[in-house]
Amino acid sequence: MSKKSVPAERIRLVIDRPANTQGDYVLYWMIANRRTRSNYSLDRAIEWARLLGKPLVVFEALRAGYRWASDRIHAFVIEGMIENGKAFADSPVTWFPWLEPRPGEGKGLLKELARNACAVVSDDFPCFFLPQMIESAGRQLQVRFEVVDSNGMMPMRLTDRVFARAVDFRRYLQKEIGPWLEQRPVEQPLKNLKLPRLQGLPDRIAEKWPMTDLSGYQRSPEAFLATFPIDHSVPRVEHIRGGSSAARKQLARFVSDSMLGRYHEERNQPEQEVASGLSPWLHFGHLSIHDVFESVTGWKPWSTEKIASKATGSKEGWWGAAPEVEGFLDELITWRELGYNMCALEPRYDQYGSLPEWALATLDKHRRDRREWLYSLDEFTRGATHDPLWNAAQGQLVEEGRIHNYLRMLWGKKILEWTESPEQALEFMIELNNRYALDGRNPNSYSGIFWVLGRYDRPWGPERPIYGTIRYMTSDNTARKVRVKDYIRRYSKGESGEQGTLF
DNA sequence: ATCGGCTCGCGCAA
DNA sequence: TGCGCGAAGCCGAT
Repeated sequence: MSKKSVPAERIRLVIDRPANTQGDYVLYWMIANRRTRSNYSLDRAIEWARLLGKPLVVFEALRAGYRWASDRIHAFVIEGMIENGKAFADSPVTWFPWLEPRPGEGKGLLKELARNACAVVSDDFPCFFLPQMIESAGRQLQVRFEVVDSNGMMPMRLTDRVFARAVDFRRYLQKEIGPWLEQRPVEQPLKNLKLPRLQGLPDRIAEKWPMTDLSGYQRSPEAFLATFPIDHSVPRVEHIRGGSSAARKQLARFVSDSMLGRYHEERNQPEQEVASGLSPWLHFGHLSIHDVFESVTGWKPWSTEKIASKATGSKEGWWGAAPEVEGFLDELITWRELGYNMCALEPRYDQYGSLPEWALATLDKHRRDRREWLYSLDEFTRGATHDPLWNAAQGQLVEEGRIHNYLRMLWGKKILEWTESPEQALEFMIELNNRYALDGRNPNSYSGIFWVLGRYDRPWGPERPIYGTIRYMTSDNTARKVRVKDYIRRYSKGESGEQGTLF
């Protein structure tokens, strides 16, 4: 093989068999890294196709029956698919887009595709229903089946250790990440790609599962989405478009004096638009972490030689980059990959019981404390609490599919305070976040939600009702610390009776 | 405005 | 074995 191969540490063998040289094609089942550039899974599939001298088929599907399927999620994924289709059209790769019309109709499709395949490659994503889907495919297919980790700068399964604190993970990264910064997936693997072309998919597949024509979406997104049995009450976010080019546009916007240059100082200010906003595209794999890393470290002159040699776990002076860059890299690498570490290695990552012992104990001790306010899931959903700042945060979530990082913490802390039990708080946070957030159903969402309940944190006195020694936050203090007046005004279209009179 | 205390557990120096 | 210190806080004292 001419190109540098995909690191073995990123490849997990689900079905260990030799490739079937009698197959008609190599199959890449694209489920998480939904992009045609800087994608180790695609590189791996191309490696196999080259080695075997076979065509490559990319099967990019979206199911209908999974939990929280909505116009919002469908639109974002479809917009990415349309772009992928254009990229593959100029290549010898056969791209097979498929949107499941009704839950269950896709049953058997992958198996049929795999019957003619030499080998199947897919994406190793550690969260939501994807791990179970891979496991299930592993029981059904009868062909070599590999999943590839293209999530982070570090392979997420390189260690067995689950890290309970960011500082420990940071220290681990400081020791181990060096070599992984020197390699990347192929930036444009389709460029000048030479592979045999497939004349067509087998008839039995084309007849039962015809490729989805996505042009209907381009003519009328709403009408197109209306044909799917998904949650139409969660509308698409029109100003955040799915797909790699929108992602790269946002990345270019962010890596600038006016955003990254102010990131360090103002990232906690909800009214200042200095956060990267990249998480939706990172979540759906429309954007590669390697592209982000290179853009950000290229903002000011920097090279890997500047990295400190001593692994102290400290945030300061690790990368040897500008403070703005250091601050962002700690989010992008330490915190992002910490979440992937948890999901990949802790099967109970979404279960209440996976919280640290001290947090479980203190929350349990206070579970019978009197609650001054209690709201139903419906009241939370509508942003109908007594607290205008909370309602605004919820309003932003429903309207834009995101909450400002800083207010997201307050949002969660108050849900803990205003529900009947910490388990119910967890359930409501997961429900609201996964339903409305474009970057929900992602390891980082679970980090944020579980942080509210003590994960990655430490006890803070004094012991209070409900919270115990879980870190406590109040809306009043938040409003004192950061400017929120315009934020509240901007997102208070909800139903709370108070906000109109307060501001 | 700034400071310490609240409280736990991990890595590392000793 | 002890020490320092940690994603973002809060509160009361100065």
